[in-house]
Amino acid sequence: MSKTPTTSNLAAQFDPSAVEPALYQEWLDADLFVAHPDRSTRAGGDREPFVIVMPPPNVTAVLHMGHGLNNTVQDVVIRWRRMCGDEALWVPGTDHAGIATQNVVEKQIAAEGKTRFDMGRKAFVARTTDFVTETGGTILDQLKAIGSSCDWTRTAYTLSPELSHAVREAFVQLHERGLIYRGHRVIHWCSRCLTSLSDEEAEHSDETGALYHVSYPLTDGQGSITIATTRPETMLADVAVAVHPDDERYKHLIGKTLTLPLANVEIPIIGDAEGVDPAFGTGAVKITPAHDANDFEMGTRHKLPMPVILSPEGSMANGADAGSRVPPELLGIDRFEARERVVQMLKHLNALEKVESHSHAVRHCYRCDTVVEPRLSDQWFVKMKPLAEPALQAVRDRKIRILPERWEAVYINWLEGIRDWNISRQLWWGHRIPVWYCDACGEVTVSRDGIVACPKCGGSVRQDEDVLDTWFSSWLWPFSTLGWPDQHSADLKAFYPTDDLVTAPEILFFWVARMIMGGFAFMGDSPFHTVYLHGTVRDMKHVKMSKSLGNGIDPMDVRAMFGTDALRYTVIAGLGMGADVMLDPTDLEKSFAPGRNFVTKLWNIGRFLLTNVGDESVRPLASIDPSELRRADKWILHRLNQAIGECNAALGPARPRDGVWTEAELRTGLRLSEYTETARRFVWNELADWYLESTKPRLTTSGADRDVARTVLAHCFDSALRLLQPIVPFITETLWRQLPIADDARGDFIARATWPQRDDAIAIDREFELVREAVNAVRQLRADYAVPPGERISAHLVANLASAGADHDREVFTDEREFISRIARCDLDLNGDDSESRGATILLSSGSRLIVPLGGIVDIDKECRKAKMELEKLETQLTALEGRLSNPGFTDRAPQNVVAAERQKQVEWTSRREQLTQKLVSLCGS
RNA sequence: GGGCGAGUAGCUCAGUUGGUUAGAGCGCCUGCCUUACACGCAGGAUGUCGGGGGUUCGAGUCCCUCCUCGCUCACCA
Repeated sequence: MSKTPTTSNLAAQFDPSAVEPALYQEWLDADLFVAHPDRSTRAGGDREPFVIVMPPPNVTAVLHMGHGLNNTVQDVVIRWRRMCGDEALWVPGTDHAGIATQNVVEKQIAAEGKTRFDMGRKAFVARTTDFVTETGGTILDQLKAIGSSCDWTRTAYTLSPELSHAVREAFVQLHERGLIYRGHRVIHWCSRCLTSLSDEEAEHSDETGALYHVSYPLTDGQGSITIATTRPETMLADVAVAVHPDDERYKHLIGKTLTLPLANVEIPIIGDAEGVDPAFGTGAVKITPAHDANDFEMGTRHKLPMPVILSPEGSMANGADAGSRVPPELLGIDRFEARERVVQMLKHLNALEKVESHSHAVRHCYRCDTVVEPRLSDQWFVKMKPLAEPALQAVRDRKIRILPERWEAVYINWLEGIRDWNISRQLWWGHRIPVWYCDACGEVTVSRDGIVACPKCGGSVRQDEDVLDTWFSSWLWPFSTLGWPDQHSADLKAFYPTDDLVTAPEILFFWVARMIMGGFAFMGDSPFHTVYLHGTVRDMKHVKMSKSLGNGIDPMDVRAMFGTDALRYTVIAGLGMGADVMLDPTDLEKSFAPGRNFVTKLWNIGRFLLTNVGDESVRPLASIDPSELRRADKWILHRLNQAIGECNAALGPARPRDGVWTEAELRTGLRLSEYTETARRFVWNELADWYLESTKPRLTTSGADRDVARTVLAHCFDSALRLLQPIVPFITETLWRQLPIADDARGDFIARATWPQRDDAIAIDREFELVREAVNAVRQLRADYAVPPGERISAHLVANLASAGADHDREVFTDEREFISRIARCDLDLNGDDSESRGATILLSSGSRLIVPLGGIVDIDKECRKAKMELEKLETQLTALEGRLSNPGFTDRAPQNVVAAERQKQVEWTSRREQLTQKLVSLCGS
């Protein structure tokens, strides 16, 4: 890399599209993002590892703002740690996304007039594989386009041979430990996706439906029992009616039978204290074991039959054990249509007593929103209770923290009530379940490598048709991507456990909690110490952005319009801890103005600064003798120090010290918007607005002082760029290269330069604050008196001379610029006292006053009004203050420093009151 | 229905263990094209801190209650 600085490269406008692709390629060529296991302290190296595994986007996904936000957050964190000297690794990858991907391909072939069943399993999987191979790289390319500093040599895919190996290993291990079992029970069934779902995949949503009251006649003709149901069509699968054994209305009927209408089946009345709430509805419950999870429990308790009356597609059918319960006219009818017809039929039988409006939660498929049906079937389950225990303990013991804090309670609540995980899916796209059944002897074999003959009888075997839940591969992600189950994997040793997990709260249960359980189950350790749950990208009406709603923003559009840095800056600056990011999809100009404006400002600061600093190398800051530093120099260096400290405080600490978060550090760090604001404030409001302005005269006058100013400028800007690099990597890299700093240790890329260090030797210098006050006061006078910009404040600025021991000769300035320049150069003592002349008085916090006689433009009335208003306000505040100070409750009980501060304030306010009173007398004689 | 969280300037949010006259960004108003930047500069306005009660010398901050939103869990048929 050439280090000959030249300002000629700096165009008037920063053109991101011209810079970004080339810069990113340079980073890749230099292996900037590639991590080395041997450098990790865990492998004998000298760098702390810092690892983030990317939540893998679906392999078919196209980048949206949610990805943009998620990956920018991760990139900011990983770039920060990389500069801090960690061996930083960000593992990228994609998820095969079982149902989602299968749905996409099924839609494609549906357009060709076919179904997957027409194609057959083998052809369908091949087709999907092709599709994924073709399009799967899209989102990863887009992540590169927005600057993500992932280690692409480690790109993983949940359905790759390596990760498939990990999945089989995990399944077999859990089976060996007795934590995987095959269960015959009621699960959630999506009749559109034709698969079972886990509890988490069947989402609740409140709906207003109807509660139908149906009367079932006693078989002996001695009356009837009325039951209530929201799904009358399922009554065809009823096998009993349960009542509370102590219910006076019904207890005498227990043991008798009812005749189930329509099906004409005789069913018993049973007593069950657990499953029946006598206060709800009619106090009698129909029992449908095959189509209701609760009824299944009761059915099991009472050893009842479990007829199935719904086909996989969700239409009425006489399934297992159903005999001919479903009347012929209902066979093949869709469940919702059948509901209507059953209601009509019951009406005809006079069995429908009444219909009430009823609001209740209905579960929907999280992929296609179809109402899911509870349905009895055989599925594989993971026993979760034993796995949940260490995952709970880790959070309770503060080995893992969840930010923002409120999600910890949600996490704990879910784990405490965790239920077994249905992991089999009746899909074709995914990891085939590694279980083989013997046709001859029925032996069930679970195997890592697959078998061709029954190990028991040698008979022919066939593999389980089902595939595993997508999340069964995701929960292994933090270690499967690092080489597990190969215990000799260098990556696994060097980089597990990882550090931060950055994602959205939606997948806290699907993914995060299960990864933690998986980490303990397979690695014996937590996969990370911090879970950072960021908000959602929403539009101005707070609606979540989505392609289907048409309120989305394409990050690639934003990039084309304003550049990647503007995109990144905007989302990070707007991201409060756990807060949502609001953007207006109809007005990208407005939405991304913060980022665009900042990038432009930074570019202009750089352009001006580099032009004025010139091409000649600057001396290192350390070579400047402190006595050479001016007020402004000391001030900006101190501000820089403060900024570094505040950025560090907002971001860190990066990891818990001894593997456990202390109470003090548990909720600190990763406040990205605060970090961003601090860096922005420093470079814009302090470096550019004040320091840069104050050095203008110095930079145009050659000599030693010019070199001091150049050095301080270059140093501060260099530091500012480093602080900003994680957020806006492209523009900072571009500008940083131009800085004429002669320092071989600086390196070629800011992306791997060192993070700025605080220098506590830098003393606080308050004098420049007084300068700023004076300047502000002059500005205010201009505004108050509407002095035209072309016109200097006509009269004089009076201040006292500085030179120690000198007489307090008064110097009169006729030029405001000269005045400001002199105080900035420390030529003036601001601690003098002068109170005579008429005019505007500038009162500095040091207590000294600057008198600004304003010649003819003083508006006496205006001065009077202002003074009166201020005095009025001061009086009330002073009264309150004095009340406080004369209150023994306050003076005795409040902390001494608070009381002292109040007394100090009283002195200042009193003197200010005195001053105002005098002013009023002299100005308007009252 | 259970649990949790939030209501502070027009908008999005900070406000650290109660302690000076409650802040920032954006937006708004006024004046400026001052040769780095109008995607800019300078100045300015704006809050009964959701309502009500309580504890305290002192409450945006702690307690109670009510109202309104949001998140999350849930087999009331």
